[in-house]
Amino acid sequence: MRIATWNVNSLKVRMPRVEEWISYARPDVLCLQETKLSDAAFPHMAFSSLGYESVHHGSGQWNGVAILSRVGIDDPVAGFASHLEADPDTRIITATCGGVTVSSVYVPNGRSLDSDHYAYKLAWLERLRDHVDALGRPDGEVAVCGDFNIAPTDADVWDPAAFSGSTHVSQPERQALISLEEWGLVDAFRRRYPDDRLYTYWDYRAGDFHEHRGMRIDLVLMTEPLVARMRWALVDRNARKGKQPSDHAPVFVDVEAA
DNA sequence: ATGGTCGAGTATCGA
Repeated sequence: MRIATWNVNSLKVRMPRVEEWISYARPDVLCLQETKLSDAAFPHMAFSSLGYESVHHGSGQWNGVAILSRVGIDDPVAGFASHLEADPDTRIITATCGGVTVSSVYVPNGRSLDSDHYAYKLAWLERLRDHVDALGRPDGEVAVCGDFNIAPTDADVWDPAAFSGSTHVSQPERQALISLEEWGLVDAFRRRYPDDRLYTYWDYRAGDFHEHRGMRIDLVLMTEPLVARMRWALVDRNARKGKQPSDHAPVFVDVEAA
């Protein structure tokens, strides 16, 4: 099973690139973030014609998350698990696809360490930790995929000194990721490539992509039973090139059938 | 580090 995640930065603009990518990468499950669409505008039919069922949680203009699957989509839940405080944004959706419980997440950016948006980010991550409790068990098949807006370690940014005092690298944000790992989720891509400097996001400005000034903030977190069956993982940098790319590249992890 | 770029929407703001 190929499980992928991609922050598309407006699905309206990105649809041709997304359709192209689906056609050659053929993910079984694809988590999308920043669709920037209302639910009414989401192109379910176009994805259906490619063989995918889809669920979407969006309010238009900002945020918006989706899951596409060609191995079934059961029990969709928009937002956090129902016993948790509701989120005013549309940043998380969950469904069961081919026996795997999958959440597509768009973690708040945080803007700056002294911002209310940073406090909101940390609170959101605490709720994500509680949400994971409701998803299943560490010995089950759970994957949380998306744009975490956190670089797990200094190896995940092009120049750690350039990010000193910024969001994405702060200790509280990284601790929130560690809390998810302590629950039983594994950063699958890092497991596969322990020492490589590979990024998933590059700012549009200043030629950052071509200068390799990137960050690895798009993650596939999965439980040990899944990561034990991982056979391949990739950041598709080709999808960051060419005409009207997203500023994020898609990431996928291949897991052998149980 | 800032912002040289995008995408929202149509003046700026957010990332």
